[in-house]
Amino acid sequence: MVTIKDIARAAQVSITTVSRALNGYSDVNEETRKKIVAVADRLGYSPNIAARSLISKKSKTIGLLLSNVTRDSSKDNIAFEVLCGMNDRAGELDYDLVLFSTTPQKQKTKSYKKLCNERGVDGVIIMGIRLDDPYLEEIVSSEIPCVLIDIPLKGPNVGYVTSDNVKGACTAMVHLLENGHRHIGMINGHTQADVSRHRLRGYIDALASYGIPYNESYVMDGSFSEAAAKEAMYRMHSLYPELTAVFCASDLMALGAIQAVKGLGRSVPEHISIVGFDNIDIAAYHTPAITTVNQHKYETGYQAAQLLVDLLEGRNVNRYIVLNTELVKRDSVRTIL
Amino acid sequence: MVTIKDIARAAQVSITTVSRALNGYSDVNEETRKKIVAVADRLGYSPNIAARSLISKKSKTIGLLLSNVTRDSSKDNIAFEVLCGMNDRAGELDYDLVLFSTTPQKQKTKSYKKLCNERGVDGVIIMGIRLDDPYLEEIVSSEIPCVLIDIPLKGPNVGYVTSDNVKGACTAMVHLLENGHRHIGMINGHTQADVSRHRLRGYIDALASYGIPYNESYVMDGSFSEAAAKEAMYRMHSLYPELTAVFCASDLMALGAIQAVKGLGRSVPEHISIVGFDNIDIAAYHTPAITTVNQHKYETGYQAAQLLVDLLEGRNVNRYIVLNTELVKRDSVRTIL
DNA sequence: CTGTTAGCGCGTTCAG
DNA sequence: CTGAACGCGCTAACAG
Repeated sequence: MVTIKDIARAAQVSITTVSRALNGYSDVNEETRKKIVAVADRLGYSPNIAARSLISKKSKTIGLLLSNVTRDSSKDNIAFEVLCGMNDRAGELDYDLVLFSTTPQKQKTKSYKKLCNERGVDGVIIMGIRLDDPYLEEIVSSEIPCVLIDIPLKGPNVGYVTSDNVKGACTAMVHLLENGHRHIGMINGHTQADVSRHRLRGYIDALASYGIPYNESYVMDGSFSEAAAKEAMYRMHSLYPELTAVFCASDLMALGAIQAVKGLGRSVPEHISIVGFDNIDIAAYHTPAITTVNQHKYETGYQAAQLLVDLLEGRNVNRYIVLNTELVKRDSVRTIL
Repeated sequence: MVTIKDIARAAQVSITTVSRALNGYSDVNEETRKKIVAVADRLGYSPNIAARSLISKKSKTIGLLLSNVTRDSSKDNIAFEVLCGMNDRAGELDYDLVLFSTTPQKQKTKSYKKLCNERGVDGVIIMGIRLDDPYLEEIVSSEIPCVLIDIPLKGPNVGYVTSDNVKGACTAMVHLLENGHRHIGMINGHTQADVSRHRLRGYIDALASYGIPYNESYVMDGSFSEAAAKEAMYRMHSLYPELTAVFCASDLMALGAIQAVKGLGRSVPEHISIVGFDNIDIAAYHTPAITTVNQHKYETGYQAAQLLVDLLEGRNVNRYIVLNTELVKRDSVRTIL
């Protein structure tokens, strides 16, 4: 490994001068700078970030706390698209990303805050963590700059990126209502996700705007999983045969629901109309193609990275970003009289 | 930030003693150790990895050099599944992952080797990089331990994880041949990927085993992209109407090929049979469901992480891992007489 | 068993 | 414009 000391020796100057020359300080002779840069290049020097961050307290590194980066989370590649957006923007801004191995159930012996401190990340982006996570509160209220995706917590140094889930859900519901559906069920995600609450609100609001009373038992838990949603759909169909449509709070759950409908010998959308949420890739290729609410996943990650860096570099920006969603009409909804 | 110095002061011992106590050295009194650990806990101490790695030259960090972690790579979530596998295993082994923002075309001013040196990663996993990448050779022949996924290069400290692409392609072809197809085209990925070469070999081998001469013009370039494959299929169909089946070197390209067939007013598998490769999630949900060669993506990542850590920790293991593939029969192939 | 000393690679006063 | 000296947080000899 070649250090500035090596360069200093080779260029016949002091270590300090090398440091200043390489960091673009103005108070160094243009001649010496050129010589130093040349030597550095020749020797293939690259600065040691560990040493640098030891002093500067900055590492140009963003920590990532994600769930859904484990086995069986591939279909739901939302996390991946968001990650792509973060990766792109972070790269442009010259930051690297470190993925914390947020071990699932395994004894999480270390708090998120400790994780960040140890690694010396400048800030952290958090996504997919449940609201009841034991370490969430701690890091959010710490001094570490955080950007939360779909998690509504306040803190001294936090930013927030989300989608307009209420409106999105509402639009999806209005679409069903406009198509004549009056008995509409909902399969929601678990309650420890903020989006579940918002999407439920959209469901309720849309119903209200059509003067339809909200029937709590029409809403079942699908826990954001295909299997759980499938089961919920089975129960829903036998308990409430009057339902002609079901709004699912994720496409993965829509997939499960459709399987249940098929399992019952019925079909979508002939017997039951289904609307999903997220617009995952499978939704478009599925038969029937699933009508869903598109979420800008890549953009979410991109904005989150941007916002975090803004926070890090002390820019005074809006810390609350809400992205649009839009209805994507496809073939899983039919019009009834 | 609380350091060992703080602990030393609070516990009335020297800094060294704190260091030894916390790092589990045997030569420290059980009494003092307990006291120190207690103080450390109370103060919420966590070690500064930057400082530690400055001395130990180890950072418990694995670098990741991936392509396909940018916009428009979501359908092809192979990278994501592999990433999940790496993340899981790395987590279990107590390593963190850092994603290098391997800026796409943008002026890659920094070589991969420099990237690794600066960040002080212990080793690096490389995937999706083209064989003609300018910096690939450099890092592979450096002292930095590397694990290459689907890249066949030798180096002093490299491991290699791949799938049996020849066999996989061969199995796919034999399936077509067994179903009576005799005029079979191939849409291959770009030549700067090792898997393309292997899959082509499988194609040729299978043909040979049935005594069918290899016709070079039956193989077209789809560059691993949906759009390029679509175009290739159009050309293929008009130039060689005798083809009854096409083997695509990726599912994404199979998707493109199918679109072209549809665009021609024909259908799969009635007019043309298609077999893909990879077994991406969409393949199962697509109509017709795509017959393909399954690749163990998660396992690939898992094994790559394991292998790299083995290399890092000096274990003498097999550095060459080849994972099985298997044919997944679905609905995109028909039997002809 | 414990403390003292030195130094990892770098940036930053403060004198020249 | 340049250099000597110091210290970031930590580990590793080397004494005692």
